[in-house]
Amino acid sequence: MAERSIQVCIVDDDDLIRETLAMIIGGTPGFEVVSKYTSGDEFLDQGGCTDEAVILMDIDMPGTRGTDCVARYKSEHPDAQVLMLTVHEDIEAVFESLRAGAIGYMVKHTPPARLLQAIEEVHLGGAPMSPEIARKVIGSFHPNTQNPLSEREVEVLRMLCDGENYKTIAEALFISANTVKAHIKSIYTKLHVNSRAQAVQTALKNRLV
Amino acid sequence: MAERSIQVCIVDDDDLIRETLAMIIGGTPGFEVVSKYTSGDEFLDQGGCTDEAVILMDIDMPGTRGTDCVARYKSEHPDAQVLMLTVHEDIEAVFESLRAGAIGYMVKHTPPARLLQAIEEVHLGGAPMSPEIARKVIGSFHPNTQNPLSEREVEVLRMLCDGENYKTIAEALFISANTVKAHIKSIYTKLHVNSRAQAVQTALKNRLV
DNA sequence: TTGAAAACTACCCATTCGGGCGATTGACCG
DNA sequence: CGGTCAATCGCCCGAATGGGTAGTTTTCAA
Repeated sequence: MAERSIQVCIVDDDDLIRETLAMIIGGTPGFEVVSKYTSGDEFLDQGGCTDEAVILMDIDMPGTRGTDCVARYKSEHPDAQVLMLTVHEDIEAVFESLRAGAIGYMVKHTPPARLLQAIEEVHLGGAPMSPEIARKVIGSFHPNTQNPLSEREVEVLRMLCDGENYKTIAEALFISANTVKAHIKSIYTKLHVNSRAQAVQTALKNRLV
Repeated sequence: MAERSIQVCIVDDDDLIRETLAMIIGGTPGFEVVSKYTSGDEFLDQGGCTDEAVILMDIDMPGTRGTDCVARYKSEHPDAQVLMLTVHEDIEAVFESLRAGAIGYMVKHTPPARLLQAIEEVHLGGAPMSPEIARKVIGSFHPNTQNPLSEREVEVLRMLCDGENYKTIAEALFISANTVKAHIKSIYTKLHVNSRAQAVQTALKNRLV
């Protein structure tokens, strides 16, 4: 029984890159370029592509940025499989893309063979990433080693995140509510915040707990 | 100039798997098994290994679990490179390991060639993951599609996360503080929480904002 | 058209929070 | 030995929060 070719859609404003990619992919058995777009806006306006296709999306494009393009398209096509391509490894752009719904992230200087492998990986349910990028993404899970808080403060902050009040925290740590308050004041100072909500946000985003 | 072999340390309680891995890795040019341990406790007690080595750590072991072992070891050796191995793809164990400081995650039924490649990838600064696992990890960045909140409530929640108070939110959204309060009440009900801190935690952990 | 949900507004009230000021003890460091 | 910092505790007070109750209007789907 014949294997179905993997359908690929390319969105890139750079003519040379787009056509080169199309040629490489289209010329490889088992792959098929079903559509090409020269901008994110064109992609969105003209209906994108089938949900089965793997979408190669450039991140630096004039008009709608690749990241926003993914977010907009994903809201209409939740099953779309988007593989981002970029020239530089701006880590913030990576996270933005992932939050928008991209499933993989490759730098553009990736050898063609590896890129084809990545497309196939997406098609088979993986999430290919260039090594440098993967390392950074995984690093975002790691606990912050430069935690300015003392151990006791981390304990308090942990309970703060769970929505406990002075009294409850005090009882759990066998100290007075006034002391809890003192710890919280100290936490606020160190984190440069002045409310529980901000403290929780900072704690979770910077992996302090 | 001669390439230096990649040093590998193996921690696994299963004799067959451990010795098989050691044989495969040790028998491959460019790789060298520098130490083997039969449990996490043994690994920790006997000082582990050099920081240059790639550590293959089984996740299911009697005594100290692989995950805790990583966390404990990492606190002493922040530069340790740990690649987790597991038989089952328990996603929670994956996240626990990553939070503990692991740099990669492979399922045990991975073909030897791919495993060697993964070890090399760790050594070169990557973060190898089995495709199924990578997909789940990346998926954790994606916005929650089953957000029970209305659009307005999401707007309010977003500002709540930033620590804004009733008045500020009201001014930003051009509504009265009483309405903001009503929205927040509704948010609390839907998220089953009753404080800002809990709401922020729920919002960030479930990617509602 | 009827009903449900969302968005909007208002008021009361007890509790909680955040900021400011001050204080003691013990540990650790130079 | 003096200095710094973490951890502990206390008090005052104005502002913010959470819960309860009670409406109107709009919007959208059945």
